[in-house]
Amino acid sequence: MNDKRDLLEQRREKNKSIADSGVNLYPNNFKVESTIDEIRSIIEESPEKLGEEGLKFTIAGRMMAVNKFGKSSFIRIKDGTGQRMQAYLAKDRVGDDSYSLFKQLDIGDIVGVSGPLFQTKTGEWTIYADSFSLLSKSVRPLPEKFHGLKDPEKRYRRRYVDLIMNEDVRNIFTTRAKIVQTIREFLTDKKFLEVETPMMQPIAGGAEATPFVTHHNALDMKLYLRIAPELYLKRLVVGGFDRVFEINRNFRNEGVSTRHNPEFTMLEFYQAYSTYKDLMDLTEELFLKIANKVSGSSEVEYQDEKISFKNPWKRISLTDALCETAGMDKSLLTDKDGLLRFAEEKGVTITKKEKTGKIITKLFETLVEPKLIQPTFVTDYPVEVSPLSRRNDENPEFTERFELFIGGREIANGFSELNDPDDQRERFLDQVRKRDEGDLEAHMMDTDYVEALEYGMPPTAGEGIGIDRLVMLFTNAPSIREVILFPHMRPSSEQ
RNA sequence: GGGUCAUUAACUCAGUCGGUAGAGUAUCUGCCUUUUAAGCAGAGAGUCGUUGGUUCGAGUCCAACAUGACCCA
Repeated sequence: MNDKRDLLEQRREKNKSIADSGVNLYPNNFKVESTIDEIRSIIEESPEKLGEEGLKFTIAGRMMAVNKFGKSSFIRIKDGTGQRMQAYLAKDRVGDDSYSLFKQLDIGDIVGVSGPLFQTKTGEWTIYADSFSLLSKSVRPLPEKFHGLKDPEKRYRRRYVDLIMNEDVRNIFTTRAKIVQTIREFLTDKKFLEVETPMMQPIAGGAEATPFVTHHNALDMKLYLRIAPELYLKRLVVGGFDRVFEINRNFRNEGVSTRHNPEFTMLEFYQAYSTYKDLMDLTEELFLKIANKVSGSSEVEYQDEKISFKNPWKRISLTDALCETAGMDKSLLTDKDGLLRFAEEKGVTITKKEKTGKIITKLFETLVEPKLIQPTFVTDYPVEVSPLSRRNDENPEFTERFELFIGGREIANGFSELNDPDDQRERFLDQVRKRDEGDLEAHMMDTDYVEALEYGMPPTAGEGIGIDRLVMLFTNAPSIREVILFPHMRPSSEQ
């Protein structure tokens, strides 16, 4: 640790002596005229305009590498486009002052360069600097140029260094932005209205999860960070917005793992006069569009599996999936004791008081889910695990609901919405009973929501898509932490 | 919650049977006007995650704790 201080101190002293010689370490009067990206396109499209007598460019960025040769040097600059460009500084061209300033600078400093382009012996296009300026002096050294920053803990805690050093990390987040943008365009084109609903809610509804609790001082009231926007979005459908969507954060007070971050981004959208089947069609269309935008094809490589988004995808009921994939006998579906025996055989732990619907769902999650690699809609979930879904008219113990699985993970969840206020009230009461029995994840009663339904909600279908998991899929990221810029970490012991 | 592994210089990593801490990069001092992880010569840099224990002696063995990674529930 002494050494760390020494290195920093060394650098600080040097910076001070540069400043003392009259150099502004942090000037803000430099005008950037080109991005490296733009220069690359010109190199590609019209190299005849380049050369020592050709076009001149002014760029700025971070010095990522320096090769000094006494009176001349090569530097590599990385700019905001993420691209790198080499520049050649010769003492007799940039002038003695600039060059002696340059000699005192460090890798990691932000600099500006202007001049024409020439090609080096190996053919690399390089800016032949007419002038060179320091734009921002660094104090801390960057990690080593070849190995970069690898330690996951340091990468997440100092994501900015991670982004400077690791190109693929940068790419994950530009891809993430592209995915979200594609979704926005897709839904907006289909006449969905983007809305924002409360992140702080007096009743944390719309999902089974433990919420974060906070307190509003002036109103002296308990508030929850939302676990889902669902009940608010449906209030908007009642209010006459037939198609709404929201892309925003949800918060769940649960463990952290490669699949869970306490805050995560969710897309939810609602479409009136539609059913869950319409949304399955829409989801297929959306994902295919994203795949084409991101990977330029309908296929994507995820953790050694090739995933194809070509439509249509497999659709199978939950019970059929369980029988087909886990080899369960159909007769067990109505035989609770048989189910319990089957669960025990397969090593799935179930508490005896669980209802059959819940047991079936648990069996499915353990035995079938991880095997659903190609996009698969699993439909018809038991009513006990779907308190906001419309019942199936033919089989009222099951709901008009689907979950989408890709790569062994749940990616989306959608259903025809329950719009019968009396049934909804009963379902809430059932959930409240579970809460009273100690199930902290059971839904809370939301009488205002039931009241909203009493004004009449059109037949509607709604869906939620986990954006982080979606991005993992399209960026081949094994952990959710790789697709969240600042994932939640415990406080480090150093601080 | 349980298990396994990791934590050594700013970064990436070695460190044998327990015997006074190593390399490359980065830094500093020289030399060098076409390098591509530039080169050559030299120098400095460490409370070995933390706290205890065993031992004549601990980076190394033991325990607890902290943080992270992976697997399991």
